Amino acid sequence: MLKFHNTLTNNLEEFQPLDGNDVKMYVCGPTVWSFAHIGNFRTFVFGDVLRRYLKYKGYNLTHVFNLTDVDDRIINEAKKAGKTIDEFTAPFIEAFWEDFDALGLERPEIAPRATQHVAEMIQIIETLLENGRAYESDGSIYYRIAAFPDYGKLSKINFAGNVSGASGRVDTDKYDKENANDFALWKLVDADEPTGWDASFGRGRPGWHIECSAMAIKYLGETFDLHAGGVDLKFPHHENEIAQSEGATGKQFAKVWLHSEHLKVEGETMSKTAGNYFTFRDLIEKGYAATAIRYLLFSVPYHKQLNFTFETLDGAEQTIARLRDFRKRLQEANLPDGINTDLEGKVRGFLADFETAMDDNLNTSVALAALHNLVRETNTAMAHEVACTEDRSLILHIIDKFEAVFGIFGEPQEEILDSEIENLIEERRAARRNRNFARSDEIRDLLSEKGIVLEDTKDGVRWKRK
RNA sequence: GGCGGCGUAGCCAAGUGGUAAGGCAGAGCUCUGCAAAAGCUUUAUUCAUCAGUUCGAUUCUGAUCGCCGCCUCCA
Repeated sequence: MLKFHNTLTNNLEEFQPLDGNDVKMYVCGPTVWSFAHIGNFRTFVFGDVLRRYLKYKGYNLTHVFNLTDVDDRIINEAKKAGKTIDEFTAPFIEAFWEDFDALGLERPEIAPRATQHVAEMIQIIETLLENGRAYESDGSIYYRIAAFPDYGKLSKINFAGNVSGASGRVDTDKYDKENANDFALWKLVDADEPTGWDASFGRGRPGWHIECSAMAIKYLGETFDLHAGGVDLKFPHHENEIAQSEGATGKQFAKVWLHSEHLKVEGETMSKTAGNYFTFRDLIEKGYAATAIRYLLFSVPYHKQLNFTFETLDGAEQTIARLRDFRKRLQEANLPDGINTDLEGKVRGFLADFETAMDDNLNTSVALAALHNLVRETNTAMAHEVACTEDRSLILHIIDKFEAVFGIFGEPQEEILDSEIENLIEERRAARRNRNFARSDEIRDLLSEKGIVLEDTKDGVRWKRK
């Protein structure tokens, strides 16, 4: 039975969708002002593993994943570049989806953009103005936290002992607010400012938090099952989403909140000044495989901090290469007909281990251990020549089940060698048969230069690309 | 200043009141003409430090040291 640690209740809870077999889920996406970094992608990979496991469990999923394509930073950067915000964000949106696909992330059912849902945001703000949970000040609209007693229920924040501005991220806006904690729903813009929308309460642009409320309610309804995002969003972003949504609808917003912990790099916070800031693209340029990056990002349970190191990434490269090679060898192996029930039992046990681990708040570390145990047991059985054809079918089927969630093997590639290389392999085979090892080694070196690695096995020569 | 999390082998880490998963690296072996690759085996008397509770603690409690995060727009 699937259980999640719900940030809202701070409990491990059995997951029970609101509506039968349908699961409605919202994951906060990126602000598209730059290329997404590996920390961002840790959260998005978590969202993907969550998504895939819900589908694995047989749920019918509606997954909404937003793109924030308007905020102060985007407006300022666009202005500097002499572009509209759409012109400015377009290449980053394109790059984001490229990275997203490369990491094997499944596209969500709905990926709305903030700028295309301003009308829905305006509606919510109007409702909040009507019911007294919002007010106007100097042309901007603010949320009146004093009118929402539940404020703080997600983050459990204790305002009494807090030092305002202790984070060094004080709101730079100089608007008058009734209360320091009130936040902007709508910001007044100057008449000559190109980025702005007309509303009954004046021309302006939306605050950050309102977009997620508007898009979640539009596509998932006033109450839905799951809401996920990075821990840093817990406060204020998610807290404010709750205030806005519940303040407008009078109904519980998301039932379960999941927060993914941050990625550290070499034990430190990732920052540009520290020189340990990496985008996904940076790592690809360094020659790392997207599947290895994916593997590393979910190898630690989402709710624990993960320390990224290049030593570990090198390890992940090795690991996925080994896994992929394992599947290929298993497919190609010469096995006796029949079934080894001993192996069968072990292998079914590993599948059960996988599900138990994933059911336990998505313990991906333990789930991966089940996969590795399956690989080792199968290899041992093959080495002892006690693995049979029916075992193979079962094991490949189980790997497919793991893969539906992990997404690290990739499609089996049927690569074709060009005739020149094929001829060389054949010539080397002949040379070895004639014990002409000098020529044999020469060809091996030649092929190696061409990126082809040969393996001489009992069942003949295997090759693969470096 | 308020609040929370973490510290497990060279690296990444799981985990539990009853004696330490898994991956990478390392070592040994098998295979091989030799390699490479692959595979197998192996690798922490010990879980930051110091006290305490307990028959028993890495796991609970307290203190200390170190790291990370949130405290108004960062995943």
